[in-house]
Amino acid sequence: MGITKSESFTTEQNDMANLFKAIANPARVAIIQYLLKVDSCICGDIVNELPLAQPTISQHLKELKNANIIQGTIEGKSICYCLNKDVFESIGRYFMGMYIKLDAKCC
Amino acid sequence: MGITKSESFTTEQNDMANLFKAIANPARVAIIQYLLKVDSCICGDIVNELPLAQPTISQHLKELKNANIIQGTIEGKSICYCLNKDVFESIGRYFMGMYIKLDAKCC
DNA sequence: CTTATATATCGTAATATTGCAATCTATAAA
DNA sequence: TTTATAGATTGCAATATTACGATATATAAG
Repeated sequence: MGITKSESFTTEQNDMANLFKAIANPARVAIIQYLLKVDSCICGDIVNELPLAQPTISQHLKELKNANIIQGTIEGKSICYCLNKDVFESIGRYFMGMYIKLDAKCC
Repeated sequence: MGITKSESFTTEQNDMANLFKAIANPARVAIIQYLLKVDSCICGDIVNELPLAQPTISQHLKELKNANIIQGTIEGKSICYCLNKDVFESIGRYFMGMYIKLDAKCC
């Protein structure tokens, strides 16, 4: 993104931003939706499903894994990927908490 | 972000990605947190609160407004900003829905 | 050991994001 | 009308993201 002044913000604020950054891409949204549908699959399945090359998918999976959104388990010569249930609960609660805290009326 | 192949994905997938993109920045997370704390404020308050210049804050507010995350109301010569309660409920429900749909066990 | 299969990594070109100085616009006050 | 105040817009430099070909790594099969 260019010169983001990360050092000017708290660790929590940067962590939140990085977590959302992992979801803020249509290819990664598509991967998440696909994993939600099939429960688990190998990298090659996603390469066949999405219109992106294998190295691109692999890179997206890496970013999702770094953000702890998915996890991968080695199974023979392929890797089985699936969504990490806990993260979705955390994010969901975070937003529902904000919703509850907010007043209905505004300026 | 570079050559994102937006046209290869559905409108829904692109919309989701764009919504998260609006939150995927520490300055915008900080603005949201500040608005959550003070309920509503004018642009100048945020400029005083965060270590960023006025044009930068103004641009971030614009992006949050485009994503429908905040709304601004003209009040005399200043503009009163506040969070849009509905969006947070939508996002919250989206993630809680995924959480509920997911199996506890994984690969 | 050799070959095939599955995925990760490297290097790089194209493009998007971020931040800010300078400037413009609009409203309020004098 | 002039001046001050609050924000938005413009233009640009610095940096981050995205995609992919080429290549590397690792495991399974033969």
